[in-house]
Amino acid sequence: MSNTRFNALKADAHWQQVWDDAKTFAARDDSPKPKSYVLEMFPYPSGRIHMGHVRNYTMGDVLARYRRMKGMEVLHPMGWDAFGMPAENAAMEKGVHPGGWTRDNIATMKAQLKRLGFALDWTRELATCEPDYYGHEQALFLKFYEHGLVYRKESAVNWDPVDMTVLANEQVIDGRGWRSGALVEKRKLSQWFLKITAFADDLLSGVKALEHWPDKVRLMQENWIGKSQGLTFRFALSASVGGADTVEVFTTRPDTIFGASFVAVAADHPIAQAIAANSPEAAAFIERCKQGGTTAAELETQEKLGFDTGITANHPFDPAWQLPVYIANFVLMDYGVGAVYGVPAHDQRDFEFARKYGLPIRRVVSDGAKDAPEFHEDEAYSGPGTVVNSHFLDGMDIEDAKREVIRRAEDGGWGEGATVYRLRDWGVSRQRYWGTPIPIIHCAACGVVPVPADQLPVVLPEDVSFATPGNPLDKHPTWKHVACPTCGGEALRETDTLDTFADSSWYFIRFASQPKDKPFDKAVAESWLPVGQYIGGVEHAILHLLYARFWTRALNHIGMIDVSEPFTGLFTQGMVTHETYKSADGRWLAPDDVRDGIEIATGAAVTLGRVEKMSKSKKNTVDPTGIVDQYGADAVRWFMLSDSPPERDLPWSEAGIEGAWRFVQRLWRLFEGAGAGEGADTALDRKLHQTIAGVAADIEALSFNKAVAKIYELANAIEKAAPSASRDNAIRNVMLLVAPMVPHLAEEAWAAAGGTGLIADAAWPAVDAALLVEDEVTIAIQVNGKLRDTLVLPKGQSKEAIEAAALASDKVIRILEGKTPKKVIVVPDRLVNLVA
RNA sequence: GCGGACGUGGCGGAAUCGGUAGACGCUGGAGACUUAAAAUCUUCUGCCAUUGGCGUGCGGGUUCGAGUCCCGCCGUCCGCACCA
Repeated sequence: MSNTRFNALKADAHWQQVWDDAKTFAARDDSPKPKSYVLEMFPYPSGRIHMGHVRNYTMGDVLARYRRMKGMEVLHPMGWDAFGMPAENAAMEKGVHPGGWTRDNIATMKAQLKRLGFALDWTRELATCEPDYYGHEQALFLKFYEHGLVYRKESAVNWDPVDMTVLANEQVIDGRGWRSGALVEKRKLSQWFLKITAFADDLLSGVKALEHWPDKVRLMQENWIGKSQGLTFRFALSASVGGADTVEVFTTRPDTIFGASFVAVAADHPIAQAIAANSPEAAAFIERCKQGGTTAAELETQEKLGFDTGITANHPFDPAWQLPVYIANFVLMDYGVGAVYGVPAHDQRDFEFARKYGLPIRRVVSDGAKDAPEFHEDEAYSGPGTVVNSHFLDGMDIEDAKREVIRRAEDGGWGEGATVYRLRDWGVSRQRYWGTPIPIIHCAACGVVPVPADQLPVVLPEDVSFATPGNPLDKHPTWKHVACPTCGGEALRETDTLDTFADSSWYFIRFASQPKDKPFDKAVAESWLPVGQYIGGVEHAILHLLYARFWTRALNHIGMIDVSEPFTGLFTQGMVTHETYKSADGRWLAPDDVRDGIEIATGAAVTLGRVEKMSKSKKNTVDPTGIVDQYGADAVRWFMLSDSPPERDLPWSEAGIEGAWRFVQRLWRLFEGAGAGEGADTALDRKLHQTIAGVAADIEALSFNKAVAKIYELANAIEKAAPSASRDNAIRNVMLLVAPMVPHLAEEAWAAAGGTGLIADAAWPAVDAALLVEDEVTIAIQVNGKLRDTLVLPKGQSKEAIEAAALASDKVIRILEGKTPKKVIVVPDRLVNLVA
């Protein structure tokens, strides 16, 4: 071979064409090989891919290619999460059609992804905005409806006044819309809900068992589901309010029932509403509660406020004991039953409330030191202890007391043990055009009528106008007018569309099996699922993953698939970050505008800001396509895998990509340097086999940065080694080791070296276990725990021999000054510690 | 406030079981090659210093031995948030 430079642009295009033509990465359903499903979260077609996509898909690609080399049939598909608001925003701002905008973006981004040489099965590409996807989703929605997992209710919803749509609770962050950032209002609308709460307990126990998920994500899911166990019971009221003689409350601390000082209901509780109907003061108070801010800072400082209704509640264990009933601003209607009883000594909010309104504060749990009923501490005590001042509960541990109170409530028929979840049912109705139409028809005579299966898909009309705010489907002249499938009379289509999280809740099943006539084939889908390794951003740790887990369970529940957890392995990768730059007058500057700390346009010095996630607002983005054109796909891929552990942030740098490019060239020179060497080099053989085993383990653990470091070490060792047959063999094996990471270079080298077929189809090199073990070891010699010398000895020496060798060391002799060590610790093949 | 993660050279990081801290890369220095530059190659690069000493956020502890284990702080980041 001659000494040439690796022409990345030429090689990239050539091998991408070869893989495409041969359909190298098309997954075969009928393959006899063990199957493996590797999936990265599919992108929203926003316009162009960004570095985050490149990092995400490179990681999955390395794993997919590695598993193919290990002899597995790998499903590694790609598609488009193509419905959503940005398309409508583009329509409104630029006057383009959401469909055209989306499909153009898909074409652009697909070309960008192809340019990176990902081992994707493009034959299974799907876009959620096409009827051949969302039509099947409509069919699934109707199946859920048939099985009672979908219901409609009039409910107060979170209305985003900017996006003019309803948001799920999960999409409201600190009282603001998750996309628009606008303050969310409450509105009453008829909405479709999916019964995710029916699976709350199952989703919770399931997540605990997902051992290949990050602990962090498991915990986030657990907290989101938020299971609490306690007691619901009814207080008898001194007067009937709105037809009710009792008020129901929920507590997780029934053990503190004798410490109760008051009862409090939420501002929108029916009792509060009934009182407000006759009391302007109460109505004014409720209005005031609603105005309270919901941001973190505001909640932190907000005063506990109450309105004394004048009504009292009877303590269940003492008919003579009357507790005042308040309307309180800190009680939430949508958690538990919207009413509580307050125990000021043992709950901080109740404590603050009691102080403000001069209510009794009575100790009923002893922390071991104090047990008098008088409570003079500065904050509530909510820790463990023994129940005191509580009649029949006295002396019990709080856990026993909880059980005792629940038992007595159930026996007395005035309460029952209860489990309450923070999780709410999933409201899926959106007043939006660019989404999956909800396949329902409303008939004045027949009511709610599902669209018959033979009329699916309900296709979105193309001719819509975005001239005025609101849902274009609602304003379309003809689309919603339809004959009732049951009675044939005039009826109206549902004009709401599904939350786009529905689209991403089952796409991984459709990837596995995509028949024309149904959402998926059960047997084929089951042959691929669950996804063994799912990779994506931590921003989807709660919503998307929870909804997909629910959707899969729902399908399981109705017998459509025998899988309940869709993703057995999950990995959340870090972000790609970049330095930020600000000009002297405070403008953000793009990396291209800056050279050597100087703004190119003005010649003025720039301020170096923090390293942050690439974002348009900070102008610190680097477009992948330009970089790929400059350095080739392999250099970009190699940089994405180098240095930073994949779960942490990766700081993009010019120096970093150049280093990666240099290594790609260095590998090429290394590959060219293979010759007709003769003889064995056992040390190099060992290094090679250790590297093969180490890189394999690292890739399996997704520790790409470690795999990269090991490959550097091996390359260093080969370059230093004298020519030998071992060296030539090592070089050939390096091609295989780097093939998942820099596949174009590997194919080029493989072909030049006369390799058989494609390296993409080659087998991962076998490891000779005998060569993993060194025959010599370096032993550390410590005196009093400090390193003083090292010795190279044959592996497996006896303790006595190692000790003797250590004591013979010149340095040791000098430090010991003739004294005999009091104690000698020998760790075979590792170290000797002489304690003087 | 609650929960969690993290803290190692100028930088990204490695150290898988408590056993040689700083692998590997980046940056930087010196040299070779070149008319010159780039590329490439060689070599050095934790800190202080003269033998030697000090070093994994800080302070303690356990141990022959601690980046790793325990206790107490400090800092950074993330999630949730009046959840009864």
